[in-house]
Amino acid sequence: MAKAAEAKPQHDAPEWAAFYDCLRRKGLRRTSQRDTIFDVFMRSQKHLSSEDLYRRVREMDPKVGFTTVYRTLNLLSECGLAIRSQFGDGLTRYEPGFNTTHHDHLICVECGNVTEFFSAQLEHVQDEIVSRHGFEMQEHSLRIWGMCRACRRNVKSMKKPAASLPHRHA
Amino acid sequence: MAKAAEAKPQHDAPEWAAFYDCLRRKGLRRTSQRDTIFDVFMRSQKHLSSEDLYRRVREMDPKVGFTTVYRTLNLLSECGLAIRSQFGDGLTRYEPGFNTTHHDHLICVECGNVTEFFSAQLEHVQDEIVSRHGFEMQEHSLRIWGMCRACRRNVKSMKKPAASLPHRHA
DNA sequence: GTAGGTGCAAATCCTTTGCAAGTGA
DNA sequence: TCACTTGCAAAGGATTTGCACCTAC
Repeated sequence: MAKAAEAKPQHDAPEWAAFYDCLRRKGLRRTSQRDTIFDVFMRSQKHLSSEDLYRRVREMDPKVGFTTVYRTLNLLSECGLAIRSQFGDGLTRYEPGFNTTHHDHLICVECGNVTEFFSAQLEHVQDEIVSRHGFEMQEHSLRIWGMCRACRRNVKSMKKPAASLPHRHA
Repeated sequence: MAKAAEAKPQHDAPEWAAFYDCLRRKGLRRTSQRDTIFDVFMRSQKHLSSEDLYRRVREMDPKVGFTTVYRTLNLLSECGLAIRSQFGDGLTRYEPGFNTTHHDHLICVECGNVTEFFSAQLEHVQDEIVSRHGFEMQEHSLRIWGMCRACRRNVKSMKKPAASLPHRHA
């Protein structure tokens, strides 16, 4: 029903090919909802919650239900086209996972901003740790909470003591 | 009511002093429930969920409610006497935090075992990353999922493909 | 036509809170 | 005494599922 998908001619872009491959491999169908959700997701800023994405999708097509957004995010996660993260606020967040490389996250407890970083040295140290333990690594995640540069300045000038989130889950 | 606390003479051990300090600082009272919960918690294996701890506490004193266990774990977290972790199965896990140093976790996706490790080199790399971004680090957590040595052997000999948890949250 | 997809509503699961009755200082 | 505690029950909040209707193939 929704013409959003048909109205967009960029469906031969590589991420769309990967998406359709994912559907094909799983024997699933192409639908206008899935197209819309994927389109909005790939264009969005990173680290959206399923609710965030749902709201954005509804702007494109108000008939799409939350369940479909939720199930599509699971589907994309399974295909590696979405990457799940949890930053301790109780929400699962997603970022597009096409042609992205592994990275970790700096999370500001003051403003909530998430900064990505990658360190080859860090990866190397991890590899060493893993092999020392006879482990076969499948996935890893380093999260660093603290206060970002901007917030440190603000807090200092406002003479306000640093906020501490009451219930962060490391 | 429960005499468990009175029956145990080791309450002058340093972790108990820290616990009572924590209560005093917060203007809270010493109760038999809190004593029992703290006692069981400090004696337990690491990485218990609140439900796990609740079950163990009930073996000592069946009248203690889940709410009290839950609230006591929050209290201990605030005092640094319990450390929260999440390993991706949706449960918050706790480990005693008295006289412990920071460490990170290797999580086996096959058997669920959690191995702790510490790497000074890793910490050093993190410090560098943080200062490069002008961040003030408050907390950090590295989790590595994979298959432990024992499970790798098992899987190989059973010719069973490696299991992958359906919904891990990195 | 039919297997798969959708979206509403409802269930689940863990976590958190309201409140009346109990208890430590 | 009296504020703090407790534990039941119930609420919250994110996630997941059942099911009747819809739709791509």
